[in-house]
Amino acid sequence: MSVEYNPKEFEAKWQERWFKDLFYESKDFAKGKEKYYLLVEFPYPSGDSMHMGHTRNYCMMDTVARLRRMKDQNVLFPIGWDAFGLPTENYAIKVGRPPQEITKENIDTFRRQLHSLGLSFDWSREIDTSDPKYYKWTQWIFLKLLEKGLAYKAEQPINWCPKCKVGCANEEVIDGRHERCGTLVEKRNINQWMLKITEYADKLDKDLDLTDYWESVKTRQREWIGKKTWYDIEYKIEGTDEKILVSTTRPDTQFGSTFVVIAPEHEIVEKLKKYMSPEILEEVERYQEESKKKSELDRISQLKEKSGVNTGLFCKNSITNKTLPIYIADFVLTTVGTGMVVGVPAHDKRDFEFAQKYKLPIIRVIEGEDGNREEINSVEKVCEGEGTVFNSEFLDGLSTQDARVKVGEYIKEKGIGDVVVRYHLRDWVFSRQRYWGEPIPVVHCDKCGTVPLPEEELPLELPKVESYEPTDTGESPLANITQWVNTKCPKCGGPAKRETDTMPNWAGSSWYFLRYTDPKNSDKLGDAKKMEYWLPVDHYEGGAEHVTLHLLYSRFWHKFLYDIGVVPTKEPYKKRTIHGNVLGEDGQKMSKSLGNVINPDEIIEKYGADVVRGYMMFMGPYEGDVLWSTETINGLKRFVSKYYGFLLSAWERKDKSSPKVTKAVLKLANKVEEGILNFKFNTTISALMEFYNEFHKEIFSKEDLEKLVIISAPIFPHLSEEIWEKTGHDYSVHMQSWPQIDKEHLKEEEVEIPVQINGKVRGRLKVNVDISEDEIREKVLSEKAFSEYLDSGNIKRLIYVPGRIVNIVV
RNA sequence: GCCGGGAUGGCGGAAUAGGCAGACGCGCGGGACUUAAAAUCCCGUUCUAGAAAUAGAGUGAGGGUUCGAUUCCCUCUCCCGGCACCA
Repeated sequence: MSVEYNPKEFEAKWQERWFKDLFYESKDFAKGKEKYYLLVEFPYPSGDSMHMGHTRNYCMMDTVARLRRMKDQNVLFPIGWDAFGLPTENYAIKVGRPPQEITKENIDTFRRQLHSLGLSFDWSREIDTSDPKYYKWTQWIFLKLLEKGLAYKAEQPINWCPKCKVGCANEEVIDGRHERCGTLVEKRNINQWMLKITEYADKLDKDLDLTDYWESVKTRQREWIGKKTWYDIEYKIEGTDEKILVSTTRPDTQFGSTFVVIAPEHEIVEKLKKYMSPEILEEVERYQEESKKKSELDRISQLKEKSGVNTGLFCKNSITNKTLPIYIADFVLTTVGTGMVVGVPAHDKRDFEFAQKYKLPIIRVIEGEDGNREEINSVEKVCEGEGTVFNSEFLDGLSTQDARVKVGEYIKEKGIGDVVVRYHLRDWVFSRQRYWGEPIPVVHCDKCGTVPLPEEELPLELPKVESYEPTDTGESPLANITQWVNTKCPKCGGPAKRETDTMPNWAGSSWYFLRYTDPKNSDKLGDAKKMEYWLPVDHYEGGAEHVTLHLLYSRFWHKFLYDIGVVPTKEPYKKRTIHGNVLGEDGQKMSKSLGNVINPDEIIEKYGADVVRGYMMFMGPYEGDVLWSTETINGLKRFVSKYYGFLLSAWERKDKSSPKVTKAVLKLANKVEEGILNFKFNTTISALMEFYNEFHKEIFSKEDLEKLVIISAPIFPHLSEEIWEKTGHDYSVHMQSWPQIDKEHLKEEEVEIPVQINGKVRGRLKVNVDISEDEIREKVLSEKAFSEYLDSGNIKRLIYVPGRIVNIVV
């Protein structure tokens, strides 16, 4: 019998029914079930449609959620909208419509699209970061941070477009120019709200040990935090009373130092200017202006030629007593160390390039391999590794590690420096001069200074404005709404002005996983018992682009909330994995300009949700980037149609299964279960195909067929539900339990193993799995097929790997 | 540049506590069905030589460890992502 597979007939029907029944609503405190919190990164509802990337990640994770429910876990699989942000605001400016409206439309589109894939999200917990009921608590967290001294204001450089009179995001600066108007962008210091994430640097580093993140994720977090031991050493500037505090992580190389470099924007440069000759002063100031225009990336890149200015000043290395020239160069950043570094060209590639350009001496003080003390005269020879120190007076003969300790002791003893732990991590710039974000809930009072809004006044809602363009002064559009800005000081009742900066997009996404546990609570960020029950997130699935910043920011907020007793766990996420991206058919990122974008709506319409889901899983490994292929999805369509027809026709001719068939069904269940739980989605689909290829003509029992439908349910939820109903079962297949699998039962008694002679496969033997090495030796030797290869020599060695392979060395 | 990831047939990929390289799918070639096409089904499909049996080569490049390396170690090349105001 052939059965037409027509998903249009039933997919929408089941989606509606599942939604109406709130089928996937997770119950807090479900008795007798283990909880499992599966979190996917919530989407930014931008532009016109969800991406293929969202489609793939959510389809894969939905399969996990469905399987875990069938394995009797109480699964929390929520979704929401990361709704504030720059792209929507820019679009609002362009079309002259309120971002609120645009966002609402985008969310409606995304919701419909997610729905049309049959994803089993718990829609009763949907959240939206731009909803005042949500951002009330984002603002509340900010007030708590302020109260605990973790929010402060500081001068920070921003990208400034002098033509548009607006601060711009890095994203909007292309080749140093503002993408909208093409004007060269400058650095400009403005007073910004900052969050003291550095206070948590050590905890953020150490507590990674409490998690099961993928190792690559942990490494990236650690590298970003960048805990390092620095040695700060005071050098006197010759002919003056000034001192500079240089810093290095390699004090073992001090005797190889030949110059000192200061970052051009360093405040000490202003102090030193009075000692410079007029010609040099002019050059220094020109250089300072130039480097303002460069991006940080350009400054530190080794690809670009080093530049710098000789100040004509000298200092004395207080360890070696040697006189060193002082340069100003922008490959040094104020944010690294003390912003003043010692140049050791023999043992640092960047220092080497700089020394070559300015003809500075190069002195080797660390031996290479086998005591190599050869002169360093090319970049390739620069020796950045560890070794034995020489030509270094009191450090001679020490290992570089020991030498560092010794210098540390020396500078402390002599009172000329200190050993300091520093982090690459910098404090979080929390202000945006933008409209579409959470207003920062403080007022500025002439008498009382900066005053936080009282908690009762939250949420501080974003007022409606006429224009979303920043003001002429570069302040946020909010600054133009005088009736909103002018307010009373909560402390003294006098006139005060509201803060007009808003929060960055990162704010709302730093705690959304907490809100899912209790999304409608209006008295608290979340109920303590509910958070206790659901936290931590068991598995947080997301992209590589969020593994540094977002992950750090949300861990920081979580740790802070833990410290003030709001949340029950030290860490928010137990496990973090990284998915790959969906690229276009041409291997490029999907983008409008390349015309390689595939719209999920169109393919769902054309193939149906189950085919799309199957294809999303089959395209390639979870963690790898995958290429869209219209040809391959046709293959999936072919398979799903065949598979659907097979299940229905097998039901019509059901009878007794052979033991082989029954075993195969259980083996498949086991394979699918392990595949899904270990994110091997592509081979899980292969397993279904292999099963079909081998068994679709067999006779199955009623019980075995029911199992097959149940096994298919997490992967193809619609067609499984349809078949379940068509074969006379009660709603719903998704409420059935996953088959019990006794792994002992799945073992094969006989295996076919390859026989290698000198590493080449020369044949195969069918043997009992428990065969001993002696027995197999006898078997191989008695087999004629192998004798021609064995005649020529004596058997030197026979290796038998039980159940896998025999290798004979002759 | 720094940090993270990656490279396997014509294509997407499979196989790593070191054990048959190329599962599964696409594409392609051949055949069946059809007046014909589409759809469907069957057979073949890493490369080289050979009618075939078979032989040799082969997992980005080079080296090493091992009875045995896609898997482990060293050196290198290229590609993707992140680099703090895109999210």
